[in-house]
Amino acid sequence: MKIYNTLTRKIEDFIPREENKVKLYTCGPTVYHYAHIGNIRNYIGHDVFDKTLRYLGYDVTRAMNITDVGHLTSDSDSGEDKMEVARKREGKSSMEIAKFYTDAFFEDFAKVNCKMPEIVSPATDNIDEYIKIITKLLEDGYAYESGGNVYFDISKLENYYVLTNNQEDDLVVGARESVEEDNNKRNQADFALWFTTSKFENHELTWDSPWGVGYPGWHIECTGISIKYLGEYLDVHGGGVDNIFPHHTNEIAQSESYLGHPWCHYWFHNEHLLDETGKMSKSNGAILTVSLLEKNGYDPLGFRFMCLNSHYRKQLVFSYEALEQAISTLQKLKKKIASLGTDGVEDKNKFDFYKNRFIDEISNDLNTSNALTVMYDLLKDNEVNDKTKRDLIADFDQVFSLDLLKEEEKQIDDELEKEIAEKIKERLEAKKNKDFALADKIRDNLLAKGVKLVDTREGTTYELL
RNA sequence: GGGGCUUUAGCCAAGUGGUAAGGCGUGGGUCUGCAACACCCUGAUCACCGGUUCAAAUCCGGUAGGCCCCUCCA
Repeated sequence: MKIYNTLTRKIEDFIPREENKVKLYTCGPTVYHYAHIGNIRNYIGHDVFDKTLRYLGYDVTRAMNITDVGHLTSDSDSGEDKMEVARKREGKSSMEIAKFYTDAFFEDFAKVNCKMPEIVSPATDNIDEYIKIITKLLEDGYAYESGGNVYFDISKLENYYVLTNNQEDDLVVGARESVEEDNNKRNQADFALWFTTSKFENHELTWDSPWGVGYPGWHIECTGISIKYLGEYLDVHGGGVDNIFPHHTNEIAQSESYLGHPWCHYWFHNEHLLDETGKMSKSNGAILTVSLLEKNGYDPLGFRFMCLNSHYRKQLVFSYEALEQAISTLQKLKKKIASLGTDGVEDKNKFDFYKNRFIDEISNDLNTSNALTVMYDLLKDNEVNDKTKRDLIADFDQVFSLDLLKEEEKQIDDELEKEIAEKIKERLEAKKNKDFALADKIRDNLLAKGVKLVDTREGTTYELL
């Protein structure tokens, strides 16, 4: 398995610390609003990685956090508190909002066939862990108290900027409009581990701590959850590219200072899904979710297919044209697969040949696009029998997760079925009599009911739309 | 201002030194009462300029465009 490692900016051989065992951590969603399809793309990328590792025989343990505190409260463009806005908007408490959007997230997550990580933990469940870590960081001199808050002191590190080529002097405070300088810090790039005071006055969720009543900083939660559930060594940590700095940079700083040894070997980052205007954003107008797409008649798995057709490290511009194309492609593909016979004996040589090709592509930094091409080549190969094709596609779909072999289970009651059968008979009769107007009328009437007639050489069949 | 990524046919997209995969769409054809389905055929010299090389979409330099990050956004 080869994978791109942000830490070295190279594609490397993937070698887990413990033979055959992989500890994988994914930065989860912030649940103050719906997860848009750009967020979901990131989880599809992680899902493919996770499943590829399992496909290749690794024993994977994966953990993901749910950020329900720490940066729930932040600036919005108008300077108003997002959490407050959400609370006003919906008349709910922070926890209610967190729960609502957590549920909504996993609903969409499941719709694109993403597999649940073994461990999913909300940030608010692990406060003790953060306190333990922060306490030790203070003891060891990596952190300091100032103005009521606890900060990490980046000057204690030899190389804080391991994930980027940034230099401290080059960073611009307030590069983004909403960011203000925090005068409690010793160094510009220091970051908060624990807040008791902040510019966000009305924080609803607080806990007692050695430093006063307050709440954890954003970065500490991933470190805490990761160490608590996956141990002191992590093989892969992933997230969106926007997390590289400062979030993941800070995680490395605090985790390795706390642990006293290197922490995570591979850093996996997904590129963004863009729209015509650039980066998709939760604050940028309407939020396009997977559920919304589905509601408008777009197959969520078509979206997954669209993502797989591209590469996780490349930006992808979302457009309905591209989505429709992907959906159409997927439909054709499924139809072709459904037409494969089930009889016969698996051809071991052919099976191995295509499986190896598939493995070559997918384990080459997750080249899903080429992996899909292997499947197209397989379908076109006349030397391979249907049984073998089916077996291979079932095998590949462990990673693709596009329900390629799942037969459409459209509900149809006996009455409708009988009616359709009669209409088909009537139409056949009309066609025999060259009464094409009647034949077409019957076809149109059924179509209006969502039943599409298809004439084949073997006779007329129907599809439910 | 600093850092990183990116630019391949109408669209999605692979490709990392040796004469441009694949898919969608379009157009043409077979089939068909018609339509749909299915099947067959159909397209680009790789943003631009210069360099290295026997050979470059692939390496180097420059120009232009796009995107991301620089304290809480996947």
